[in-house]
Parts: sequence; structure tokens; C-alpha cells
Amino acid sequence: MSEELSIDGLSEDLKKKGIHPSYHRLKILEYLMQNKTHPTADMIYKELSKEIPPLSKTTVYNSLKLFLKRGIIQELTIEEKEVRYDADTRPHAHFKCTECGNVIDMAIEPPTLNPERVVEGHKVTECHLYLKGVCKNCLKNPKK
Amino acid sequence: MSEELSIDGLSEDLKKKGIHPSYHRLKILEYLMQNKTHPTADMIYKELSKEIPPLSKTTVYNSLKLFLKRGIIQELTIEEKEVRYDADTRPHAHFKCTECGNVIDMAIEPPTLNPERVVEGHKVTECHLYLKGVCKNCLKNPKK
DNA sequence: ATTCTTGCAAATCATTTGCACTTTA
DNA sequence: TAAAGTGCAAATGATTTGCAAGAAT
Repeated sequence: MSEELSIDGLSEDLKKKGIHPSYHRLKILEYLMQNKTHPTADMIYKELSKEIPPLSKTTVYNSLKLFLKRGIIQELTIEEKEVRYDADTRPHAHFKCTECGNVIDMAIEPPTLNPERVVEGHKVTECHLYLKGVCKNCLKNPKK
Repeated sequence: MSEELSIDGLSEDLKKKGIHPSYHRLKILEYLMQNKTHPTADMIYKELSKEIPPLSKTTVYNSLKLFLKRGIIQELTIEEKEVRYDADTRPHAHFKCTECGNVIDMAIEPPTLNPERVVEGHKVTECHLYLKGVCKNCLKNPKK
């Protein structure tokens, strides 16, 4: 893809965060950056398995957990029993379509999602805005 | 929803929603309305069990699911593996303290959380704003 | 050689399900 | 007596853990 998504670039990103850029880790992060579908661990595993047969789900979980701890991805819990991951850690909202199940990004009025502020005396460090409804596409093409 | 918490009032609320106001259901809803701590199903079960020995967790799950379907409570998925319930269905934000683990309500600038609107062509019907950080209380009394 | 990475298999744990018992109308 | 409510026990399924084998430096 583009140069910012080159394996070399990703490799550098990981090194900067103190993560050894192993092949599996690079592929998992690359997948997350190229697929803005906010996949679950299972989706990532299923897709990458086609390409990388010797890949275990444990490694996917291990890698995601590591990326999360180092702040290079974020976890979305828009729905119970469906933890999704997003390589874009900039503040933005997420919309889940109840028809097609897709989760899409949404630009949202900044003040709301600005982290690192104090509200009512509480120190806020993280913000998630989750919207649900029917997406543009499903509104146009109703199922059934 | 009635403002007072009389059993009679709750009973009427349930009937209006087409839910038979059984003893267990009334106690579960009453607990949710009196305890603004956004408890999990397990917390509700553990607490109510003290009072109502013949109560099974299945009944708690059944009742919560039913209330949810009829729109008299809402589900909070601020954290994975910790689905919480809130009897207040008006738009408001939720803050989870990473120190004490408590989830507290927060009044939030209305436009952000107004449901039933169209954003970027998508029909929004539900909004959740989840904040994380350290609460006022834990800032004052740091642990250890 | 030691440390890091990977991965199988078993453990965990919240939630769901099947079904039988009990209560209510 | 049919329908609704309840609850035990088993099933489910995503995630975690323990540990051993393989890879990297």
C-alpha cells in the first residue's frame, strides 16, 4: 500500500514503542491499519490464517494485548461479547449499524472527545463515544 | 417512569410496558433504581440473594433481558467483561474510575448524546459516551 | 545460553439454553 | 389446564493461563 504502511515503517513504529517487530506482530498491525473495519480478535485470526497458516489465536491475543498496553491501538467495547480493535488512536466516534453489523468511524465535535481534562472534579483520561442505528447504506438498501 | 420508588409505582410501570410485575422482577427493578451504582447482573444477584434466598441468577438474567427489550433499562458496556445496567434511560454519560472501579453518572452537553438524529447520512438511535480516568474521590485519597 | 515469541491444550468465567418444576390466571 | 415465571445444571464461547517447543540475539 502507501509508504506509511510499509513493513519498514511499521517495524520502526513498533521498535519506537519497545516492541520487537516479529513477523506475526507486523502482519497483525498491518492488518489493523489496512482494514478500518474494527475487527475482533477472531476476525483478524481468521483472515490472517489464510495468509499465514502457522498462526495461532493465542498469538493474536498476545499481540493485541501488547499493542494495547503500549498505546498503539485502542479497544472498542461498543457491544458486549464483541471486543473490536482500532489502530487509529486519535479521538473519533464509532457507529455500529444494527442492520449490517459494521462499525464505522465518525468525525465528532472535538470538545466532547478531548481526553485529558477535568470534568466535575474527575480527571478524564479516555473517552469513547459509541453510536448505534442504521447506516446510510442499509437505509438505502433495506434488507428483505 | 415514576419518580417515587414505591412498589406500587414500579408495578404500574411494569404493567404499562406489558411486563407482569412478579415479586422478583419488582425487586430487581427496585434495586436498580435505588442503587445508582450501575451494577452487573452478578452484583444484583449477590445483593438480592441476601434478601430473597430463593432467587436464581437465571432469573436475574431473564428479568434484565426483558427490561432491556422493553426499554426500561439500558445496558452499559463501558468495559469488556463487565456489562452493567442502568434504570435511568435518559441521555447521560458514564465515567469509570480506573482506581476504585466505580461507574458514576455525568451530565453531558446535550447535543452530543441526543439520539434520534441523522449524522453523515446514518440514522442514529442510540448514543453512549463512556469516560475513563480517576474520580474526584480517588484523586483526594490516593491509594497506597 | 538465555531470553523472547509462539502455540497447544486446559482452565476460566459470564452468559445462554434446555428442560422440568412451580405458580398464576 | 394452559401460560407464564422460575431455577438447576449443562452447554457455549470468548479470553486467559500454564507450560513446553522453537526462534532470535
